[in-house]
Amino acid sequence: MTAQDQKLLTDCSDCPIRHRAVCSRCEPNELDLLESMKYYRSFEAGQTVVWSGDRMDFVGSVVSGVATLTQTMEDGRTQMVGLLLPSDFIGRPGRDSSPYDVVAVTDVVMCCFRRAPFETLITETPHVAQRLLQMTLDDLDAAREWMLVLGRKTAREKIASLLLIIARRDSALQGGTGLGPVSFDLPLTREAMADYLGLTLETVSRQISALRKAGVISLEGKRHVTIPDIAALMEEAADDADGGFLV
Amino acid sequence: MTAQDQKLLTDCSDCPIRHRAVCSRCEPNELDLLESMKYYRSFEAGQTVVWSGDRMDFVGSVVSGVATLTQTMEDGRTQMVGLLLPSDFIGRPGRDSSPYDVVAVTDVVMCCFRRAPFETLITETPHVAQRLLQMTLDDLDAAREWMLVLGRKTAREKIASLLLIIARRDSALQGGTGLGPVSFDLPLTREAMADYLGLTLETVSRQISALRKAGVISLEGKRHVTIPDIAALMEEAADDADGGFLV
DNA sequence: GCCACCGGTTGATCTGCATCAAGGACTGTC
DNA sequence: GACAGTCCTTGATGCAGATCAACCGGTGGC
Repeated sequence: MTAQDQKLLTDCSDCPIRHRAVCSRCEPNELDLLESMKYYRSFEAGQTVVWSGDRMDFVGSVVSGVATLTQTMEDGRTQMVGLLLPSDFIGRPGRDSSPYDVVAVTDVVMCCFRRAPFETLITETPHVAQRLLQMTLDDLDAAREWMLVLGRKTAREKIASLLLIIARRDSALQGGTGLGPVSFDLPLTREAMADYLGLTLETVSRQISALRKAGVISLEGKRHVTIPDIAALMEEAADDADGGFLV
Repeated sequence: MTAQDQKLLTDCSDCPIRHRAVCSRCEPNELDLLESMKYYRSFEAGQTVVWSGDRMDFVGSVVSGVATLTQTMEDGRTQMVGLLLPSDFIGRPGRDSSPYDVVAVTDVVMCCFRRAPFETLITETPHVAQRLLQMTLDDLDAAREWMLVLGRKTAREKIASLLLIIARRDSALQGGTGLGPVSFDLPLTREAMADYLGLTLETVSRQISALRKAGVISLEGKRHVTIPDIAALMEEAADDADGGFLV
């Protein structure tokens, strides 16, 4: 870890997710309080952050990296139910265990708070509670959007929809223009994409190849994707034009 | 409307959803404020409450009846993304239009607040905001549970899962024991069930017949369902035993 | 009393994706 | 330099659920 990284990890005012996370609405004095409570945790790619059903005595935000929320049935079928990107929040006030597995898919740094103090905090600092409500409503909208994908879209449309989501989140974070070619690394394996989309990994692989052959996307290696024409990809995703370029 | 009904519709202290809705945490003085702001709206079965994209200048709770939240793609494919039962909340503070169609599937009575005053209210009465956060987190969990159903369950498991959800919500409202045979009316048509489950109405019909022939459920007419053995239905739904008999 | 319509059931056939199977590219290890 | 392991691709085949189609029963209009 460089000295620069270390600074980012100690001073809230330099935090890369300062303007998007639960703390984004805080007044300076509230931020001081959070600053004194917070601690950082790091997870390596592949490491499980919390197991479904296990006790969870902290809540927190993803600072960097990507994690997933998954549910698994007794016979092993698994469905991803959330993709946690930087600034996303994990944990629920008022509940002491996670109903989902939380897994780091890349190296992840989280900004954490112990659950009990955080719970008293949200009853007392309205700006945190308000921001948490807003973020939860956004998550709910995203989940409902995803229900349409899972329930009604074809395999090809599902892949296009996932690529769009990642492209949008990515460019929102990088501050891209939203115009011209977009390029990013897929943070997920084919299998993880399959779990997100309710498909098999073979189908994911075939549909990515199909989109490549159709010229809708191009690949360098297996993970780096370039989208020459976002509108064409939206067409493939059967996305309504609304939603635009926002997350 | 009988005099009794009229009373239920004017006095919060007798309201059937008093202990579950957004107002359930309110202190008496907060409740007085809400009482003075609220107004009732009725919708007939089949009537659209709000169209997707339309301006929505109120928020509110379902007092009685059942409504649905649906998304429709340009080519007509539709996916239900929420089932609104009594005490459920509609509308989002900070947004002036609905991203979903809201449709009454039975006659519905709603307890409404104009959006602007409600928004100022939630910044000032923490108990409403806290309850709204809790309800939104519950909705998010329900949506994620549903993602597993949509993404990974078979048609038969989907039907069993839906029947379980309705049975649970129903018995929670009626205060049933959770043991012994359970019996209820389906509020949804076969087509609406198909839209909820990401199936066609023919498949819904076939799977209901199959569950009936297998003795897992019995039907009187097309809508009244009796479940002789809840555990057997849970088996069919491939539900983990957790979740138990709560909503 | 006739007809139209709506919600539902059931049958025949088709098809998109799952499943089963083989092998390639790359990485790290000894 | 051989190897094992991980991630991915591609091909062959099977099947669950979609699609197309016919028909049933109840209900409301006139």
